[in-house]
Amino acid sequence: MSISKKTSEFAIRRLSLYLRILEHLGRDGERTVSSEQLAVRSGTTAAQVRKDLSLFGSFGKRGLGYGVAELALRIRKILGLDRRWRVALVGVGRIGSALIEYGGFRERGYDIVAILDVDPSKIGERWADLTVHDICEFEDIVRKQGVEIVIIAVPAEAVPAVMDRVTGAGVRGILNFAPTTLRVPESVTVKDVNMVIELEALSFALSQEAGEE
Amino acid sequence: MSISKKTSEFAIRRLSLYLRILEHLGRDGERTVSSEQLAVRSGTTAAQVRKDLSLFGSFGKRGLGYGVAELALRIRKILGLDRRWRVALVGVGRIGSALIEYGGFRERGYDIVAILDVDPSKIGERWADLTVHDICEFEDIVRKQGVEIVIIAVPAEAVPAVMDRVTGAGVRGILNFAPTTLRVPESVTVKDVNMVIELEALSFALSQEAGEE
DNA sequence: CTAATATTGTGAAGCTTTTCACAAGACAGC
DNA sequence: GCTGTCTTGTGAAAAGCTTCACAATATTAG
Repeated sequence: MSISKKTSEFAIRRLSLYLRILEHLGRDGERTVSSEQLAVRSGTTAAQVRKDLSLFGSFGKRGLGYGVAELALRIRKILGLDRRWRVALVGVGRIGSALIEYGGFRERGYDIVAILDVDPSKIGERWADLTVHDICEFEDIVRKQGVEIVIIAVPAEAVPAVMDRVTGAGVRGILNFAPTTLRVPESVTVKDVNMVIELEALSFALSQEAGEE
Repeated sequence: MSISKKTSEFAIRRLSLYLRILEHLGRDGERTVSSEQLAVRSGTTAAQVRKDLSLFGSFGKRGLGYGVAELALRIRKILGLDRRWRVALVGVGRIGSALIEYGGFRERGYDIVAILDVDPSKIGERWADLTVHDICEFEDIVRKQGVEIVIIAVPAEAVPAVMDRVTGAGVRGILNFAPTTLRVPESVTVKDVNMVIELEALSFALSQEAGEE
């Protein structure tokens, strides 16, 4: 019955891409856009764009295309961006602190409401308008602040300990920057951001080219 | 004739994951590992692991499993990690500077040999043992330093200008942190690291769960 | 009102990736 | 050696994703 039965992860990722393109077109004053234009800008095909969108309904007008503002609104709703999300960040190292200072989260609907670390020397530090809390306070903070998503930005060796707390506290969504595959209960959704994998896929591709003529 | 005809991007990414697991097992003193163990640790299935590895040859012993050290070596070779790669980083903002200070690149075979920016106020700054160069010197630096991979960590609006230089200089591999789909000639390989897409896929998943019972 | 043009929405075909299932081989114990 | 157990490598089946192709429909021009 659920739409997710028919919906692939691939389609969702493309939707996120289309949304960014639509926002850009909107700022440029465009009123409508065709599947072909979206395809060129997102590096896919017009048929793919139409298929992706049709998974969730008919948003276009035949002969005309899609309304930029309307489609952006629809995609935002599909992706759950018609509300704000409360996020806690664990690990105030190099990546963690770069993420705190990166303003893009708030802009896209994600509010970092708490930051935590294990390292005693970091606890109490201030970053932007937040203070680093001891990971021991995690469950408390999740409950009081209504945290829904946790960003994990700790080194690989710290992952198991952090994960116990995170899944124990009932958080359902994790964005993982640690270079480790997290093992979590089925009720928890994890998305990985892993630049090592991307780099290695890149050097594979470059090596291949070099090897063949 | 080329192996890449049979090889999917998916398999390659998993290979990178297996490699990290093998390195970990190696440090723990394990000598052999079965496809089943690799599967559990990487969140896939034993059949998948075997299929992935068999794309490149027969590395295991029936009844015994795979030699940890040997398999790691083979995968490193497949991924082009049996050599070092020379990398230039463009954009010394929040993400860029976090990447420079992150030691993990060197450790995995990627040497950042130059850093560049457009912003005049940043040029001349020192980061670790490198000095920020003017993007105008890009072609020069690529030639003299033998740069093979470029990491793009500039804001979306700076992307077009930077891309012209990068593709013009004959670089064949790009790791893109900018939240934009790059349009490049066929001869250039791009891998994107995009945390906004991951976050939005996450909030989609969380919204779905909430909506159905 | 009719014709020409543009572009969506979608079933069906085609392609890719994953899973299944089992023969082939490797070792340990007897 | 022979038997039992374990685990790989791999065709074939199943599942999933993308592309094709075209009817449906909206608009504009005459």
